Formats: sequence, structure tokens, C-alpha cells
Amino acid sequence: MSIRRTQPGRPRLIPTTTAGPPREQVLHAAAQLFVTQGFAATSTREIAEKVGIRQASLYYHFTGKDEILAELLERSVRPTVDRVELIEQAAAERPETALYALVLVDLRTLAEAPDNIGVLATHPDVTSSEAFDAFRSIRDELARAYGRIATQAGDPGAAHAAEPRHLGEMLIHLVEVTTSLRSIGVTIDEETADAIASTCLRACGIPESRITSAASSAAALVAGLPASSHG
Amino acid sequence: MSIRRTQPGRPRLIPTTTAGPPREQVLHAAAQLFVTQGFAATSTREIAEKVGIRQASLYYHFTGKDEILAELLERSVRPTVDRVELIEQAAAERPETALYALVLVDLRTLAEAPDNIGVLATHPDVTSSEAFDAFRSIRDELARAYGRIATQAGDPGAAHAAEPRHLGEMLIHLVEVTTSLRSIGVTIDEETADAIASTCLRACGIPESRITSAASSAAALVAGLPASSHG
DNA sequence: ATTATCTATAGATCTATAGATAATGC
DNA sequence: ATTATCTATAGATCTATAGATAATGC
Repeated sequence: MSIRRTQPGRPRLIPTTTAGPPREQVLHAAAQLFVTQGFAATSTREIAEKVGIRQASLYYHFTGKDEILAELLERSVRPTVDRVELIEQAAAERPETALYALVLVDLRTLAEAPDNIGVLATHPDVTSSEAFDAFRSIRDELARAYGRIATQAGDPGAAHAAEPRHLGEMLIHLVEVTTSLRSIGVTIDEETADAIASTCLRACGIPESRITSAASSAAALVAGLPASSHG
Repeated sequence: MSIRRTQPGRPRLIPTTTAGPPREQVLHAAAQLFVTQGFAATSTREIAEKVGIRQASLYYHFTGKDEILAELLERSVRPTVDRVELIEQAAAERPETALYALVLVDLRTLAEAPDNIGVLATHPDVTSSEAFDAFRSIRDELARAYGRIATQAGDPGAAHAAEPRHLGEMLIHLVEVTTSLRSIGVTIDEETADAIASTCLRACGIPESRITSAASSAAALVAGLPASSHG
């Protein structure tokens, strides 16, 4: 078998050092810059420089800067969204187990996403531009799922009984501590994940005894979920 | 006593409708735009338009866009920072009371700051540009204070014993749920503040009984703090 | 004289398009 | 022919400065 010397297409001025398809190289470079500097503050020229191609060459792979970010955003939630329906089915019987499981799954998604792209969701560029409406509605649906499950799991006639929507927003925020920790170099191990998940349940007013049992049954529930279809 | 008809200086093309000194008008308009769209995505022209002056007129009040954001950032933490030293003195004897009090003070600062400017601290523009080094070092010192107090208050030989710096970062993040809630229209009442503060202590591994007593003594401690010197 | 605006604009971007070029694939 | 780059650039910004102007204050 012969080794392919070069790729189709005009060669780059600076030969590629990174592996992988050019589109992925662009996403990776853009992610690093967006996460650290922000979307609006990052120019297409910077992205191209990081990849090692000319600024205009980006437009062969993407219709524009917006499309690059849209793709990164989508990837930062897909693994969670793919599992949320199955988890919510479990909520009817054991809501606090479902909540714990949802938190674990979301934590893992954020912890494993390349370049810590989970932070992008809270960047103001994303929350203000229409270009990311599609992502925002996905994330909104996730927040509502959090709110529904947490409302079922939480102390029923308690004073804490916030609106589901608010509860959902709060839980999403708590889970995002993952991205804060990652950005200062902390790796999220299983113990940390359990501490965060427990904190989420406590914030919903769920008593300790139920948290402990939720933790073990959630671990089983998560282990039983099918892998995400990355297509 | 006669009413002053006009102000010194050339009149604006569009007569001012908002009260207050022009510098404050600029800060207010910029805050609204920065918070919703982000710093990099907001042009000086947009700020000027919102104020009702010409773009170039901004530069009479500020040396540039950076200075506007720097001032807003400073205002978003000053009330907390002004009180942190007194609170930390209390930590030597009753660390969990001090931690609860610090969270309450910080929550109130974020809840009462105009235009929800507390969100700016996490915007990527702020965390990446050297122009805001001064703010970042203030906020860093606050995070370290959180970490020190929480480490004193937390379960001493527990497995949770994270590094003080990480603990501080986590607590800062938890408190920032305030800005998330404000941005979806929730007003932070006393009950909500207590729920958040308790959650913070729980996340540090402090048992319920000590949280309850910390809550009441912290309320007294906070009430006894002098007002911030807004100069 | 001082204050706070205005007009006009230089110079530096930045995004996206048009069209050429240099590889491989058939 | 197809693929993936390149060069060149139009057009639209955007920030900040220079200098004029129209008020009040003394």
C-alpha cells in the first residue's frame, strides 16, 4: 500500500502540521480563540492564521464566521440533548434519579467537549444575535427539561417552589461551574461530578437521604444509556 | 430662585431627556449595550446614539471605550470589596458566619447594581484584554478571600478539601447565579439570597446545623457593617 | 475662559466575494 | 473535473483625533 504524498487542492503556503480534515482544523482553532477572547473580538484573519491558511480560504469551508460558531455551539450540547428524552422518561417514576442523571450527563458533555466550548453558550454574542436562534432554542428546551424534572423532584409544597423555568435556569447555571473550573485547569473527576450533582439536588430542596439513593440509581441509569449518534 | 434654562457647553442636537450628568448617561447607555450584546460587539456609535450625542463626543468624557467598561467593572465589585476586610476579620472566630456574610454582601452588590453589570465580569473581552488588568486583580483578590474563608469554614479533613483557589472560583460562580436570574427577570429577595448562601455553604461541605446558625449570625454581622464609601 | 458639544476625517481594521492556481482523480 | 487553496480587493465598518462652535461663568 502506497502512502499518499499530498492532498487534492492547491497546497497551502504553510504546510499543515495538525492532522484531520481542514474543516475540523478551522473549528478547533476558532474554538480556542472564541473561548478565550470572545466571538466578536476574534477576527477571521486570526482564525486563518492559527490554522495556517489565508483568511479568504475559510469561506470555502464555512459561509461565514457565524456558521463556525453555530457548529461549535451545536456540538457543545448535542451529547446531552441526545439523551435527555430517555432520561425524562425515567422522571415519571423516580424524578430525583432522573435529575441527578441529567446533571451527570450534562457535566460529562461539558467536561469532555474539546477546548471547553461549553463556555460559548453564555457569551453575549450568542445570546444576542439572531444567527444563533437555532442553538438558543435547543438550549431553551434543555433548560425547560431541567425545570420540569426538578419541579417533579423538588419538595412539593415547599416555599422553595420557584417556577420551573427559573429552577431550570438556576440548574443550568450550577452545572456550568464545570466550564469555570476547566478554565482554571481543574479536571472534572467522578468525585467532583458527584459533588456538583448533589449540590444541584440540594439547591432544589431535596433531602440528603433521597440524594444518596438518587446518586447510586442515577449512576446505573447513565451507564445504561446508549452512546450518542454523532451524525 | 430661578430655574437654570440650559447647561454650559454647546447644546446637543437632540435635547437630553434623561437626568443626571452626561458621564453617567454614557455609563448607563454603555452598560445596557455591553450587558446584552457584549463589549466587542458594541460600537461607540451605538453608545452615543443611545445617549443622544455624536460618537466623537464620548471622547470628551472618556479616553476610550476601554475606560467606560473599566469604570463599570469597578462599580460592580466595589461595594463588596469595601466590606471584605471587615468580614474576614470575623472569619478567625466564626468562619462559616463570615462566609455566609460574604455571600450575602456579594449577592446584594450584584442584585442592586444598575443594569445587571455584574455579568460583565465573566465576559470574554474582560478576561482577555490587558486593559482590565486592574479589575481582574481586584476580582482575583476577592476570589482568594472566598477561598481562604471557605477553607477555614469547610469540613477540615474531608475529601472535599479542594485547593482554596478552586473553592473560591466555585463560590464566585455560584454567587453569579444572581446575574443569571436577574437577566431572566427574577428579583432577588431575602429568601432567595438565603437559599443561595445556604447552597454555597453546603457546597463547601458544612453541615446543616452550622449553616442554620451561620445564617442568623451572618444577618447580624452584615447589618452591623458600615455603608460603603462611594468615593 | 470654561465647558460640552458639534463636524469632518484619517487610518486601521474587518468580512466576504471574484477569479486565478495547483494539486489529485478519472 | 474536482478540490482546496491562493491573490486581490471592494465596501463597510469602527476608533480616535483635530479643530470649530455655542452655550454659561466671571
